[in-house]
Amino acid sequence: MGSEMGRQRLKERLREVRTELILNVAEEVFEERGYHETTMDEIAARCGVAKGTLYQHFPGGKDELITALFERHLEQFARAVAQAQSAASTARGGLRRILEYVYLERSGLHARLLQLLTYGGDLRQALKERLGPRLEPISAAIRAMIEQGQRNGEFRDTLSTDLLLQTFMHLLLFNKYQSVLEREQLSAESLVAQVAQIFFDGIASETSGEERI
Amino acid sequence: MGSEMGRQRLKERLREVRTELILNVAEEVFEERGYHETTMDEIAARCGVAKGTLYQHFPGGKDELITALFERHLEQFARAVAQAQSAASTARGGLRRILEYVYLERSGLHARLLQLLTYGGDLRQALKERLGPRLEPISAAIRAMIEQGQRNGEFRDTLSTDLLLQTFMHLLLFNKYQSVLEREQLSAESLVAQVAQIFFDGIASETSGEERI
Amino acid sequence: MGSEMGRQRLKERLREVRTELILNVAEEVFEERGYHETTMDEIAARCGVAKGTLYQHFPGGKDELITALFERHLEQFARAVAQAQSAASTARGGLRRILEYVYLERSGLHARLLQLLTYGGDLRQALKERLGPRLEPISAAIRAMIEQGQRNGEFRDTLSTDLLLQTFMHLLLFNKYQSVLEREQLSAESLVAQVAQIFFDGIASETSGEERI
Amino acid sequence: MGSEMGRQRLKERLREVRTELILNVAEEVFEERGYHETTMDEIAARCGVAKGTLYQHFPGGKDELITALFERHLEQFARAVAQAQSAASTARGGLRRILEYVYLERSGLHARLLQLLTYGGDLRQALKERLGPRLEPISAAIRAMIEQGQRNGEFRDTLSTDLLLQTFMHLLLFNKYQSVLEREQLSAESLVAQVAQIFFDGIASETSGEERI
DNA sequence: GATGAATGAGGGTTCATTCAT
DNA sequence: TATGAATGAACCCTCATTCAT
Repeated sequence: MGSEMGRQRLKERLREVRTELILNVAEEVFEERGYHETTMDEIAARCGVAKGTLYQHFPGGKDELITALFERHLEQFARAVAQAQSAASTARGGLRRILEYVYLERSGLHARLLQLLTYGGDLRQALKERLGPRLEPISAAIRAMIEQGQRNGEFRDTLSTDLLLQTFMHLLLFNKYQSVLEREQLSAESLVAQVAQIFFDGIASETSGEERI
Repeated sequence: MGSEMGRQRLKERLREVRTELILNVAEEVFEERGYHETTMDEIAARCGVAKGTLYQHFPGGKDELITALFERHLEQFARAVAQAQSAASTARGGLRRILEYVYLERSGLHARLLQLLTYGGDLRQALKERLGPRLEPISAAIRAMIEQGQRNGEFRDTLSTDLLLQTFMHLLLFNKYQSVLEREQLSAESLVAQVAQIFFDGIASETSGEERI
Repeated sequence: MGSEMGRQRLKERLREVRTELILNVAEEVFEERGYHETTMDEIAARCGVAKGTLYQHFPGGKDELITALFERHLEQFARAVAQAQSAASTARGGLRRILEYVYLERSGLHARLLQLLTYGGDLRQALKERLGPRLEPISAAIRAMIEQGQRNGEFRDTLSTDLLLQTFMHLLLFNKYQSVLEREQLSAESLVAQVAQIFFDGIASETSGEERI
Repeated sequence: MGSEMGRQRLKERLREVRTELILNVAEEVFEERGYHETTMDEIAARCGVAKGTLYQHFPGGKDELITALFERHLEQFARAVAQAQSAASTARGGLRRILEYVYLERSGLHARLLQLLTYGGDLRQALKERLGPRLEPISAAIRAMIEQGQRNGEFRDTLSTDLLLQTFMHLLLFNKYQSVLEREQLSAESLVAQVAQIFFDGIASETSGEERI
């Protein structure tokens, strides 16, 4: 019967909504407390569901939860990188778009999560190994953009490409810039502009002269 | 009698050595595993001592251990900053010295620990509160150097001082640059030179043109 | 639906039963071993549950367990005192009813627990502070009965009311009288009668003469 | 040589003094904290000696320490009982002397220790078994005094001798009477007199009438 | 004999995960 | 499928006791 089908669909939809809810709440809590200080109890309580439900939606438990969060972010990030790559005509423009995406669109949670991955904090080794490979294609794409910039004369080719990549990636997770925002009442737009300027042009005033390597 | 005194001194010395050993091993383990994944059992085992011994040397337990490590590093770092400040004639020179100190003298452990503090990972809130104040005078000193550079025209004064401070601090804990070192076989000296160049002069080639804020 | 409700009720009931079981077993063990010699492991084992279960029912752990036991006893005791007070026409009758309640109705466990509180043994200071106030209204009620007895000429008013109160309280926790019961094959009724006589009339035979204060 | 002997004697004497010191301090601490809350560390610290020294004087450790304390008290107590027995012409007089000894000569520590033994608090079973037999001859002596009193008509012979013994023993460890002393500013002499009166003559006023068994 | 650092068994507690309802 | 009570491994820490100096 149609209503049978409908009920089926409704149920499915409900389940998806709940999955999403759990994910969102979990992100919030992980963000607030970090991986270890977050308990499944708290996530469940804040979701308003029983603890067992978390395992119904994420049988792998805590690890699967955080993995799913990482993947959600990495996916979006990958899309943003791909868009930046295809939309921008210069390497500088492309990288800047990525910066803007992270600083303007993504909440601090994003940074906090990437951070866990990049710095490791004290995430389980197993987790790092599982998640690391997901980040690789993305950093490869960014690396390609930087390389291109170096080849076409936009960026100094005396600088190590890997070093540039690392530096750029770090810019993406400056969640502490939040504190700058708060203290200085800098708009997010202004923040990203300044960060971009530091990265692309350095902090030295134009008249300040030549660099010594 | 002298031998009595000597005996006494020997014992004291032995204890200090043991304390140092524990501290070093703990640093190693915290570095490898992070705060939460580190167990007192493992530290004890790697030291070759009983668990109780750790508590004899550090009655406050795990928290006191990591606090002691932080303080050890912060102290050294504070000294390095003070020296850089007094020895350098320009702001740029001073900051560069600090970079050199961290990249050349200090092992990656240093970075990892500062990281825990700066990023927080999921360090206990209590710990952050205890350690944060110790970092403050140091970042105040660095901030002063940056400000001076902005006042005397070395650095652009259109950039937020707080932002510059944050960025600089982050450069100090790029422990991932290690991977760059490994992959590219860059010497540490070359690494710090390039990092300095990026920070001071940006990545754009000289001919690449003007920046847009 | 009803079955749903029924299911719910059943679970709740089951939980209550379990809580009660834990409480009873804990009382048994505390009684046997005293506070410090009692381990959560043993309580759990005797209950046939895992250690974690104890903490589900009594999140405060050992302290909450013993506190709950005390409160359970104090509550019953308070009720008995109130009843004795309202039912008896004389002070002597009231006090005697209290004695009877403790000796006839309450097991030795009761005494043992009150003992812990009164004597302190080596109960944690914190516990004493938490439980002491609960005992106060009860002893105040008993004190009032004694005072009344002194005012209306039932009891000598040359004796310190506080002293009488203390003495009476001690009579209540003579758990060692158990050994008397066993050795002499005294019935509990006879025991309480004799204790009452000693307290009210002393051990001297009637002819034995005058007291010297 | 004489001086050799003298030195020897001196050393022995010193040792005895130290043993005594340890015992006294231990008594103080056990009294303050109870058995389990007392640590060897605290005893050593208060004595101003190293922890190892305690084990030199009392190889059996904590248990031997408390055992020694009990024995010291029991010995004195036994002597007091023997004296009372031989000096008094009546059972009542003898028992009263014992009461006086405990209330006037002995500090509260005495009571506290006896208490541990009588009530058990949560003393290790092993300890109870070791110490119990030491108390037996003493209670046998007191029992004999009571029995004699019953035989010669001083005390009612309708009361269980064992019960009287237990009651009397309990009177001896009313350390809570301390609180009565403090609150009522009763002199110790007055206290013992009142306790004796309660025990021997009961609390009922003379006119109050007959007892019901 | 005195010392006090080292020991390690043992205890209380937490929390991710399971599973019967 | 949702529930939440039960589980138990793992962890941090304490403290009586030992032993090399």
